[in-house]
Amino acid sequence: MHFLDIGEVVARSGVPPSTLRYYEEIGLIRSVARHGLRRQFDHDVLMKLSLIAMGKAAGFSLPEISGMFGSDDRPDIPRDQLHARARELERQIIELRMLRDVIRHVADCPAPSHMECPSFRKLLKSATTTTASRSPKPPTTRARSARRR
Amino acid sequence: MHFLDIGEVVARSGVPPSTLRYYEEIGLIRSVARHGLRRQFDHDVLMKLSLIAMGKAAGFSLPEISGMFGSDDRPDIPRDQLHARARELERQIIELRMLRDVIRHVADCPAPSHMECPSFRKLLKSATTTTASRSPKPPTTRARSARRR
DNA sequence: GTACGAATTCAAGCCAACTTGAGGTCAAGC
DNA sequence: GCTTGACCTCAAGTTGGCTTGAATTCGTAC
Repeated sequence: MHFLDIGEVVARSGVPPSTLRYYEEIGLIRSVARHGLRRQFDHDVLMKLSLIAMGKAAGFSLPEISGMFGSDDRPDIPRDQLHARARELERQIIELRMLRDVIRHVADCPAPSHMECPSFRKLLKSATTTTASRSPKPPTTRARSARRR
Repeated sequence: MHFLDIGEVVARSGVPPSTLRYYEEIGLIRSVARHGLRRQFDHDVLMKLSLIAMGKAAGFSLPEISGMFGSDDRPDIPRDQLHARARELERQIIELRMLRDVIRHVADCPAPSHMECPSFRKLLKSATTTTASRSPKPPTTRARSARRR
């Protein structure tokens, strides 16, 4: 009976209790028992929370992540969906690299107005064309959580 | 004649009118004239919208993006701040690459349960630890958010 | 056996970034 | 000079992912 009290899960995972309750409410995780009122979780929940965190970071929505676990609670994701997401991540990476270059350019270019700097325009243009072909479903929370300091 | 009617901006940028108006409302872009009621934009706005799109794709909030432009509408940020951004982007890129690898592994690994696959655990662990090192006790999205989201 | 503190429930609130809808205005074409 | 249709304003609504708050319930320590 090495169940984890919710307080312990909070301490170990850094996920706030309200979030854990919310996740349970939407069926993303589940508690296995109560001690008084207190939820007790199986030890596995920590791993699951890691996967959830990664899924979020990768731009999956909670319902999507939810769908990634089979009834046995183990990861069970359609491969093509995963590959699609990997490609999407690849695209994001490319985009970030471009943005990084643009920003670096802005920092270093001595031209009075960037709009008139040919190499700035060029960077921007190449960025724009790749961005134009971006996926219909923009990841919203992903970069934020990935970016937290 | 150098001005772009909002309809034209919509057509060329793919950004819906409601969004353009919203951006103007929050001071992210501005219209330079009206033709009747219709907003007219300077040609530059297309460039700016590109930058905004990139910034969003990189996970910046609209206020943050807004801060990247000087009052003269030109990018105008202290160089070291820009370099700091670039470094942060670099870090983000590395993280996304890792995520991509984890996802690809999950897609391709034939192990019956990922939880038991050593290389999965390893990937997962390195992913979580690097994430954890940046935010030992993750501040909530809201708590951090004097800034955004 | 009472005080304490951590956890509980449930409903409501919040935030960013937009979108939607109702009702109004305008310039251009016929 | 009327119709058309793209645009306008302003307020309110939407979505996802939580958080907050008030009132309550426990187990544990004293």
